[in-house]
Amino acid sequence: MSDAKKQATIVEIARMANTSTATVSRVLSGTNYPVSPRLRTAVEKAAAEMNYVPNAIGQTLKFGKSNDIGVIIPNFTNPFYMQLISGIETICRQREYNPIFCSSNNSEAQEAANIELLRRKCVDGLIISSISQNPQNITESLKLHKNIVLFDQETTFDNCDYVSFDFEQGGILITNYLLEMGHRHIAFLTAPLEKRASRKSLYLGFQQAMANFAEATKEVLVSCDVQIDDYKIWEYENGRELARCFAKLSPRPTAIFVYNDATAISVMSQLNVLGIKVPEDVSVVGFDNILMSEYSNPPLTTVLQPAFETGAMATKIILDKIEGKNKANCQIKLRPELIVRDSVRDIR
Amino acid sequence: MSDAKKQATIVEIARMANTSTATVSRVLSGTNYPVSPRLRTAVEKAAAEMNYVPNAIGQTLKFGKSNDIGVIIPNFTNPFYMQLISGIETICRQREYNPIFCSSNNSEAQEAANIELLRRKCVDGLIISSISQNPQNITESLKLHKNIVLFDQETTFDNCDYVSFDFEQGGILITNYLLEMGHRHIAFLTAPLEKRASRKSLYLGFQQAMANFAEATKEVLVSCDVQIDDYKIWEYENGRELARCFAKLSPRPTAIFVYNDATAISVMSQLNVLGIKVPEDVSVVGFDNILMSEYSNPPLTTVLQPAFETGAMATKIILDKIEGKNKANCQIKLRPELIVRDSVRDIR
DNA sequence: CTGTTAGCGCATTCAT
DNA sequence: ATGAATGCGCTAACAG
Repeated sequence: MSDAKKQATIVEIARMANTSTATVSRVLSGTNYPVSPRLRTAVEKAAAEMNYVPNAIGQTLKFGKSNDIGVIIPNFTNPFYMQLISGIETICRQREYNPIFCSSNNSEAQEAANIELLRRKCVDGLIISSISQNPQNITESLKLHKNIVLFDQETTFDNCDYVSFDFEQGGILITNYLLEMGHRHIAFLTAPLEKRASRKSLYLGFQQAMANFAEATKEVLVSCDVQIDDYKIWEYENGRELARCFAKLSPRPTAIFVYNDATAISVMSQLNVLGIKVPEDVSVVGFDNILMSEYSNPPLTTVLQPAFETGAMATKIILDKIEGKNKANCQIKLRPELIVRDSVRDIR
Repeated sequence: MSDAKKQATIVEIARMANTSTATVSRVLSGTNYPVSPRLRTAVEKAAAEMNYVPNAIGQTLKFGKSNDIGVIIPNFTNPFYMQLISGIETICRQREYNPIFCSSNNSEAQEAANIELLRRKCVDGLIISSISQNPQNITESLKLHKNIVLFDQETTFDNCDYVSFDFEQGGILITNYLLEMGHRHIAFLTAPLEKRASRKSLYLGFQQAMANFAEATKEVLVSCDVQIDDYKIWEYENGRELARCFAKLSPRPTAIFVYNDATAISVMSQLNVLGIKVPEDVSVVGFDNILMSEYSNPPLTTVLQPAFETGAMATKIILDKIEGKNKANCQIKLRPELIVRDSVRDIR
């Protein structure tokens, strides 16, 4: 039980193979430093027998490099972030790095704690989607990290790499689609805007599209936004609450723009419970194109935000920076793409 | 840019505060060892000025304890595991441990690599859902870890703690429900059974319930199982394929038992595409009760497998073991609970 | 080819 | 109350 649990070190291997720790290290760390075949096999045999694996802590201390990448996301339960995590992990493993995932649970304090924790753990780089809009203290502590790539947002501090997404353009794109389909009275359902820059941009895009259309057509448009303040980490619960708020609106808008897919699917479900049919009575669009949105009923019209690719790109950028392959700044802004399914009714 | 990035160590702090590293350590590691107020403030000031955080690598090497918990799950994109991860992270943070999440991507080789990686990183404990049914090599390498808790499965090696779930009973529970509702011809849709012990148990429960019912009523039951072999990590794609296979079945079963919710939702969606209505034409049940299953259309009848709680319990057990609070074996088997929604038609 | 040793950052024992 | 020195596991510089 408790006998084999103590990890063997090069000292034990050296003793067993009747040689020095230096020789053991030379053999086991795979250098091409010359070692006699006799000692080499003796070391390999001893290592295998003792189930030796090199202690990464010792190596990190020696090299000043952990091969760990810190990742901070808002929460684990949103399917969008699952995809993103998956992209990050895939690239990390390919290149023999190890991601350390932390969620900030929509708490600035937790985010700050994570940033510090990852610095203590000597991560070689940090990939982060900040939940806060660059307050001074967060920015300062972020700057203490060696390599940073932001995603989901751009930033206020200079020269910081990011893989972002054109939320505003995405908002315009899908709002224009609703307008094209004849909708003139649209509700925007969202979690608190001030918490995330991306949400604000999305809302801006919505307003922009509405204003542009009104300007061009001289038509009178009506928009309203429903925002819940005590919003939950689990998007599904927010959707229920948002749908209830929506149902009280009078006169009732003909279309709903929900700030993300997970919430939109929940909104549709709750509307169904309330006897409001989608898309017959009201049209719904989401944002993200999570995997599930293809399988909702009705399948959700939305905007594609490439989660896996965002994670993969952010990881490639940070690993290239760490390995000195890329000194240039990488500020990437991915373009939105409209995904038309069946949740919007043409009311022209 | 590159000036402030080098982390300050106690050596720099000591130099700046005109004292020794020993004193710096005494102040900053929060011991109650007596230090003069003068030096104390000098050290604190220097540390703050240099944005000092203790290097966790150094501490780990010193203490022989990393405060890291390794976690290996089959994949990141199944919503069930998201919940589970969330439970693990919540407890870890509360007790000041740090989870390191790895996915084995349904690959035994990757699982083995992860087990070794986490040993190299000196995790204090390992929480794992093995994708393989305890082959010798995996079992042996697992045993090299100090503290192990399995979830999602029991195990073949003795005295190993686990937080499992009574899959067989769950399978019986929901199959009985289908039988009660008058279904006599039921299809079992699944990913490869041999890959996961839990799936096998679930299937066993299904068969058991069918056999028991036939025995008791002398009725003739028909069951068939559809299994796809080149199955994808993304459950949603499997569902599509499984639904297509199901549609070809003749005569067509009146009910479908899908091995998990994510796949079941996708199956329902694809059935809809194929013009087969749920539950009018065919009834569908899932397994897990992922968050989304409440919002599918129709809302999915399923069995509750408490993901967040499983993660939280497994974590509590392993942390108690690490801290020596609990020497006893913990072998916990959670009970299933039927969640009736609207995806099953009563055809009696 | 092989072995001895220093040093990465930290906490702690021992001496003062 | 303070500081010098040691060792955790590892690699590499250096000496042989």
